[in-house]
Amino acid sequence: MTFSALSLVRADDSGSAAERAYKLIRQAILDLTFLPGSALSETALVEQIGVSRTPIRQALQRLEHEQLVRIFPQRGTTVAPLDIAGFREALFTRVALEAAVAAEAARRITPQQCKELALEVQAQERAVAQGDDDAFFRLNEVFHRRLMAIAGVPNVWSAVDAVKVHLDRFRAGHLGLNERYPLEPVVEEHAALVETLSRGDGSAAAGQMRAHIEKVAPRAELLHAQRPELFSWPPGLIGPARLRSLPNR
Amino acid sequence: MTFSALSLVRADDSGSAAERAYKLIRQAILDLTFLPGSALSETALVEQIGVSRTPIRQALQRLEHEQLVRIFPQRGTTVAPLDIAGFREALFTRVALEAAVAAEAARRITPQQCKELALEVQAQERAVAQGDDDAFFRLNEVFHRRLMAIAGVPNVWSAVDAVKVHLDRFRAGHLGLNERYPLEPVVEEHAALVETLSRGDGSAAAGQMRAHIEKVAPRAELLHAQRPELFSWPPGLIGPARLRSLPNR
DNA sequence: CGCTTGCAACTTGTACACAAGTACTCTAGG
DNA sequence: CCTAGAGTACTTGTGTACAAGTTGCAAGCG
Repeated sequence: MTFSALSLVRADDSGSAAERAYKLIRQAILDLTFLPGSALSETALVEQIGVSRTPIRQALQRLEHEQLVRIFPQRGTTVAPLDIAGFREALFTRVALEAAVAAEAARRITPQQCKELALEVQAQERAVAQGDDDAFFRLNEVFHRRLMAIAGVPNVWSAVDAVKVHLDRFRAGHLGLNERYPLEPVVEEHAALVETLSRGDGSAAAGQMRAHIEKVAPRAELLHAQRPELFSWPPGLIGPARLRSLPNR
Repeated sequence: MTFSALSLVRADDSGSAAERAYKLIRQAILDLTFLPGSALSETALVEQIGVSRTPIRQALQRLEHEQLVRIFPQRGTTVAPLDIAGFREALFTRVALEAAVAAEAARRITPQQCKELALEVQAQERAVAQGDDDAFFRLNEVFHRRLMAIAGVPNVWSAVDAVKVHLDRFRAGHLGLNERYPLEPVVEEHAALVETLSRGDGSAAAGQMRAHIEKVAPRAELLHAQRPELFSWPPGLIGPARLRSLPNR
């Protein structure tokens, strides 16, 4: 084929070829264009993305580092299956970091910053009211990053981001499968958190943040019950063996 | 030159060429063979390590991802200077994660695991008594990883490991500069922590872990006072500019 | 019919040549 | 003497050929 679902995603030619390839492959894995457990051929990606093997390989190695793909030397590369244990550990990590951030933010926050946070929450309300989920997810990320900036540790976000993908994979799996995840309570929790922060109550803020983030916990078992095939290697494949004839399940 | 300080480190030919290059360059940065702020030439590394540019570039990109080097396209690559803000954020991250691990470990630990931890602490005592600092640091790492396994989140270590390097850089800087860092209190704190864990007191264990890890905080200011040149770009270099004539300071 | 063995077709790993872009230097002109 | 400009020597980014290794199949043998 001359073009694929990949090239339809976006003709984004910003940044280096390696960066483009990374974003495209990553997005394709998250939205299940590339199914967990399926084989990724470098030469096929070369044709689909339209760059040579060098940037493709750079992208795959970044993705392996964040455990989205597994590379078996001289054998092949596969999309990592969904993993409940990995989900649990990613959740633990994010909860620990963001709870600590909330506690520190409560100690440092200024009245001016409180007002700004309240405005952000209002923007979230509007996005949810309009049903613009993508906009909300962007605002949600901005909100959590802002708290880290207030706490004086803005780069802690990179640590959260490194594990967040293993939570988002389960959100992506929900899309189009069952009912929409209700976002109104999320915004309410944000509003309550801002109120707690304005009182400077660090331990309460940490507790609220913990509960807020842990609400996604049931996702893992839910998706595992609905789509168990995403959680294991394809039938006939034992561990890393037999990578050759795995087109896309 | 035909061989360099790099090749003297170790003639380790295990793993792929890229893996070797990564470990060698990383070690050279940590032990200040490559000084912060100095330029890293890919072609020079090719000669020093004895592999081609491809694995060298893979290694440099991994190192850039963990913020040990900075790559300026079409300009050059430098060793990242030491950074007090980065140290603070790495410390915040590690404290948050390990305190949460300690709390969870206190809830889950079994008497059998308590005994095993006590044995590990005894091994640490012996290493310190013999003045074998390297052995102690290895045992220290094993100890902290064991706590994560007990807490049921063994892979959280990888998140800690990602930031730990920015704490270790300050330890490396101490070597050979001033008096030895006293390790006896560290072992005592481990022993006290095991005792608290055996009582199942989660919040106390978290507090002890927090204080235990935060003891390294003064390192940053100490080293900054002693070796300020490691914390900034070399004189005449403003930001990324002028990467050409920077042999090794 | 079952097993072994060799080949063929794939995989990723490495080396190298070239492209694109930046910084320093030397020279010519004011 | 100072300044502007072109050239040269470097840098990293990319494409591509080849090397090393694994898998699956099929042919040949017992």
